Amino acid sequence: MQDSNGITDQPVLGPAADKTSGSREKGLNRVLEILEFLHVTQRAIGIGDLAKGVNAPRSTTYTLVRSLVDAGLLEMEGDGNRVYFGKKLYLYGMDYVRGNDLLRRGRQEVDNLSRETGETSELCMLQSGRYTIVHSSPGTRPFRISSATGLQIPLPWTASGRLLLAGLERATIRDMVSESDLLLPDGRRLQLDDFIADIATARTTGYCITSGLVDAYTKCLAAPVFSAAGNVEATMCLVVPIDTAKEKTDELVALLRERAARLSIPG
Amino acid sequence: MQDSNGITDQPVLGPAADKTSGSREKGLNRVLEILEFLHVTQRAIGIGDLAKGVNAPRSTTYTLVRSLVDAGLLEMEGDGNRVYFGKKLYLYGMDYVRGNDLLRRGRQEVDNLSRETGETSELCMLQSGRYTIVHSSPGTRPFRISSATGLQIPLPWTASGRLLLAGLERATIRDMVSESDLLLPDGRRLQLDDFIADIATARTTGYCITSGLVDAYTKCLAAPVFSAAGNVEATMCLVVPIDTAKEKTDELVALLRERAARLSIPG
DNA sequence: GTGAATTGTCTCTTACAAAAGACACATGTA
DNA sequence: TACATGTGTCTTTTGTAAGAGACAATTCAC
Repeated sequence: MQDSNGITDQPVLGPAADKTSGSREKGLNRVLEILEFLHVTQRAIGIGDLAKGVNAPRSTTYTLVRSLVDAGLLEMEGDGNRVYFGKKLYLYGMDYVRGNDLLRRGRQEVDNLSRETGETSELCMLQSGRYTIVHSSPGTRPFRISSATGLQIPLPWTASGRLLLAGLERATIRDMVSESDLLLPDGRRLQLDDFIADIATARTTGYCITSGLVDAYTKCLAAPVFSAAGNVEATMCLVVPIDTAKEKTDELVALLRERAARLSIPG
Repeated sequence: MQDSNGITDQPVLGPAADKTSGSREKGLNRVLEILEFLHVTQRAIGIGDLAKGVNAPRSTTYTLVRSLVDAGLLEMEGDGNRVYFGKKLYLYGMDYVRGNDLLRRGRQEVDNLSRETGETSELCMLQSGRYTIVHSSPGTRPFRISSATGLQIPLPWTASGRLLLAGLERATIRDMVSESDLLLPDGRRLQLDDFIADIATARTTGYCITSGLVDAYTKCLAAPVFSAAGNVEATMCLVVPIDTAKEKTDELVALLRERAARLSIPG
């Protein structure tokens, strides 16, 4: 489309696989990349580094950041040359929560569940085709089971992923899962067909348990939350030590399913 | 000085710039206006109405909204022609909370305070020069005292406003307060000098009480939260019926000041 | 000290995004 | 039946925003 002469001026930086580098980008896209970059770094960052990070021209980055800071979407950190998310994003986020019954009630249920059971509990959803931990409440165990809100993990690595994709077309699922997603952290490679079979199974049983997938020490129990239309809108899950006894696990799954079902009831 | 806030009430900058005239706007600015518009409407809205609301061309609005929906900053509501804030904004908002000790602990303290006292409690901050209720927890009174998170109110109308501006230059304060801000809801007009005097008083007394300013039925008690550098970073406040007895008020103010002071201690 | 690297601001050019407008297809309503 | 009103997707045009680069003012490394 745009390259009539093939070779234009390729900036010689970016040895990393950043395909978004090209010639001219829309300002809005740059901003979206900036926000996403801040989301993954999880801390304030200098504007210069930010420009490098999103592979954008420095001058452009400065003007965009200034706009965003003026608008309150970003804030300058202390000394004044590092930026991070701003209050306005927090306010917009609260607006989202207010307008979203499921999320509001789900957060509550998750907090209750982890308090009652002492285990780490999470509310998970699809976020533009990716598995996302929307809210998590740590358990009371001395070993902190890691799981941060907003963390994104490949769908095949999780019990929730198997529930969230219930009822989707094979082609849709295939498009949502990359090759690297199928490569589990322990080195095994999952077959797409096996994953799809798992999804079908999870759908009929109404819950899903995975052992040692994300890491070798935990087991993940998940139950679906349905929308009024009958789609899987979210999942609630518990993360427990992998050696948890079967009776205990069954008990927790029953509780989990009850709470997830309660969430499914609108109102 | 401050600009780029082309929403409802125009700050009296000058008669020259008529930005409502349909000149070509930067896409990013349009997006910022869209977000702000959604924030004030507080519910999903059709794209056509959105275009009207921010005074942008329809075609432009469609493309921008599509970008934002693809990015997850906005989401299509139910039937698919209304949009509102999306999950990504919620995640970014949580990132902000995580990176902000004061906000995280402040929310907690406010919740505690309203539970203990039964009164509506709020955490307030400056947000790009404007007074903002960052978090609020309703009291147990039958009459619901109105105060929504994210609400923005003119600084001179509030007790918190008098604390938040402590230590600022006269000129700075003047620039942050418009003529219409000085016109109180009950019709009285506050003099800028009186307001500045109030600020100085509040600074020395270490708290502030206003009666019947925002509405005729409530009294607002506020105490400052200091940053490590000694600036007023936020305020905590309680909203109580205007006829609350003096002893009760004094008691609440003491409690409020104690909690605000606790918040001021980093860690 | 000296030189390299980073930061923030500025100017100028042109590639391209915002805007205008036409279109097809729904609705509703006289 | 015509007649308005709203919606979503095109294409075309042109005003301007993204980007390159130069600059001074810093910081850092030695």
